Order: sequence, then C-alpha cells, then structure tokens
Amino acid sequence: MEKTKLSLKTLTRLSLYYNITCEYIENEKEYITSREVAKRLRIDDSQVRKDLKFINATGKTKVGFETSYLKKMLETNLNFHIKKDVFIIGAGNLGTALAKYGEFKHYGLNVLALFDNTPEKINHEIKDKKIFHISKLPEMAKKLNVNIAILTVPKIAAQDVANTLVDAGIKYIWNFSPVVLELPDEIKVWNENLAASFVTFSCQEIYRQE
Amino acid sequence: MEKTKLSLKTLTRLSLYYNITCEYIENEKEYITSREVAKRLRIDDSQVRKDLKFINATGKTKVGFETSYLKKMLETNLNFHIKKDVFIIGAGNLGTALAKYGEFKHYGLNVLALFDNTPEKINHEIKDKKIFHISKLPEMAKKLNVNIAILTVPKIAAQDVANTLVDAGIKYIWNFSPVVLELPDEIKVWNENLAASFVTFSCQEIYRQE
DNA sequence: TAGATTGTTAATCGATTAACAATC
DNA sequence: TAGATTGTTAATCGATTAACAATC
Repeated sequence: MEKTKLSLKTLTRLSLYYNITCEYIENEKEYITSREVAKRLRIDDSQVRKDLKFINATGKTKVGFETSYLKKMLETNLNFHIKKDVFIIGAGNLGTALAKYGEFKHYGLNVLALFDNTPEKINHEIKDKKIFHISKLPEMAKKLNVNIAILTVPKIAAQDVANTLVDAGIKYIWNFSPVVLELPDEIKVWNENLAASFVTFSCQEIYRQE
Repeated sequence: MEKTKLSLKTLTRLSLYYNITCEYIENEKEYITSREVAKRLRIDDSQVRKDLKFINATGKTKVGFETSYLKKMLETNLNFHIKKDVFIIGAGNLGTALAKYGEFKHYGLNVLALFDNTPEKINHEIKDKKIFHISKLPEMAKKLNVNIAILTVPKIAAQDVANTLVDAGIKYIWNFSPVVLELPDEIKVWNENLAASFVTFSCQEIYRQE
C-alpha cells in the first residue's frame, strides 16, 4: 500500500475538497458528486475524479462519493493524524493570528510556543501558548524536538532570524516574510509571500480580464 | 505594445524576482544574473530568462540584468503603478496584520478602511484606517468606488459575509477564510487558504522526502 | 582570446480536458 | 428501461528543462 507522491497542485485541490466535504457533512448531505465539487472550484469534473483516484477513494455510480467516507480518506491521505509540532517566530499580529487560528488543529498542526525579541511580550500567553525570547529557541527546539518554524518577523529581520533557526536545527520554514531567503539546500522553505500572492491575484483577475 | 497575458506561475515567479532584485539594489549590486536568481529560488536559469523575456526585459551578455532597470520593468509589468483600493472585512488579528502591512503600498495595494460587526471595535483606527460597522459597507463601496475586498472573518461567517459583499457590488474577493465560497461566476475569488497551504507544504516537504 | 552569459529553439515532462464504456 | 455518474484512457495543452549559437 505505497502512497505515491502527489503533486503540489493535487494536494492543494484535495485540501479544498476536504473543506467542501466538511461543509456537506455539516449540512447533513450524505453524498457529493465530482460535478458538484468541480462546479464550486470552477474546474473540470474529471479532474476531481482523477485526484480522488490518486488517494484510492471510490464513489458510487449514479450517487457520487459518500461524504463521511470521503472526509476520512482525505484526512488519512493528507496526514492529518500525524502531529506536526511547530514554533511561531514573531509574535506580531500575523504570528498572533496564526497562533489563535483554531482551524489548524484539524490538520495536525500544533503550535507549541511563540518567540519574539520584544521584552514586553516575553512570558505573555496567546491561547495557552507562551511567548519566549528568541534566544531560548535553540535549547527549546532540541528539548521539544521541533524542526518546523513559521516565520512572521519583519522583512528587515527575516534573513538573520532564518539563519538562527537553521543553526538551531530547524529544517522546515513556512516563510511569511516578503523575502526570498538564502539558505542551505537541505532546508525546505515554503514561501507564503502575501504581497506576491496579491500581485498574482490582481494581474490575473483585475487587469487582464478578457 | 500589447501585454500578453502571463500565466499564474510566471506572475508568482516575477514577484519573487522583484523581491530578490530589490535586495540586490539595497546591497548596491548593479547587476544580477539569471543564474543567481534561479539558484535562490531553486529553479532552472532558463526559466528565469524566459520569464523576463515575457516582460521584454533584456540583459547584457556576460554581466546579466541591470538591477535598477529590472526593478522598473517588473514594477511596470506587474502593474504596481495602478492603485488598487480595497476594504478589509474582519478586524481581527489577521485583518489587523494585513492593514498594518507596510509592504503592500509598494505593490499599489491601498487599504481604505476595515469593517467588523463587534461594537467595541467600531470607529477605532488601525494605522489611520478606520473600522466601520459592516452595515456601512454598501454605501461606502459605492461612494469610494471600491470593488475589491479582503475577507478575514471567521469560518462560520464567511459565506454570509461574502454574499453581503457581492450584493454591495464587490467583484473581487481575496479570501483568507478556510471556506470554498459559493458565488456567482462573474465574481473573482482568490483563495488564500492557510490551512490548505500548510497541508501542501507538510505533505510535500515533510513526509514525502525521498 | 577564452569564458561567461543571454536569448531562443527543440525536447521533455506533466497537467488538464475530452470522451466514453461500464455501472447501477 | 432511461438517465446519471463513476472510472479510465486518449488527446490536448501548457510548463519546464536541455542545449547551444550569438554575443561581448
């Protein structure tokens, strides 16, 4: 029962299928068709069936996919059951928003603590998660065996802080700063560049409409 | 001098090239090569040259692309000079973070106001941007001619608020809620589903490493 | 000159869409 | 049965990578 590596685009779509499936369950709908999912996402319905085939989810002819079954299949294949402990670096508004974000727990994302360098913030708590001084990070990363960091510090500090993270043994960085970090090849970086995202959105949808 | 429609992936990369180019300028580097850009982004260098060709940016054999020229070319082609007035819906931590985000102004994104339904927040200001009650939105959207909204309300309210936005004449929604909104086809939606993004990140990079 | 880089074409690779038989 | 939907293959489309001549 080998899991084949799913493409980035398939993974993103599967996550959105999950959101839609959960909504159907909340509305007490027992089945959902590939056509309904496709229509909501404005994509082709054979794309949906193909994606679901990748995770070996099967539907029923004439009725579609059973929602409770589909939800479980998606959870299993998207590794929701594997707990992913993370630190949030930067306790500003964005770091705080992410620390409070209740949705993450369904996905296995578990925020253990926040780090900042502002003296007034240290030892405060956000939703039971304590804010520590950044100097405590290496020690705590080792002790708690954390190798994932969410980086939400200001642009000017991003590269320096990222270097500190790498020295502390962090291997995976979810980068919210508008900086393309320069890091060793073995460190995995996922850029969540909001400004870049807005540019894409606005150029695609706002000024280039046919 | 027709602009050809750039693909979503090219647009995203061009935005990241912009970040790197700005960094080079700050470090007083006069030139940047496609190879340097490619290495930072861990992509192929001919991809960089091809993308830059799309916006008609030309380099110099043996030295690369002039940074100040490249910055200007990227700004022009990514429409930074066109001011995009937006409203932020939801004045929680995420809405506040986006309202304060200084980076946006370089990209032509201009936050005019925030909207919320919590009485205590109304009339407060975030970085000179006032928070209004959501009921004021239709009137203000018309008066200020705003048709772009950034949606940062809780999951449970997202669909209802989105419907309100559409009724108020909003045409473009940058959706930060973990909900796949159901909206008329003519409304353009850009999903910034952070949970979905984390799933993609973690499945790709954390559990499926070769 | 030798060497490095651009600009560009061709080859490869992967993702999406179309089509339809099988099924209930 | 008739009609709707899945499951799957083939066709199309688009994006990435390889290769290399042209240039300075």
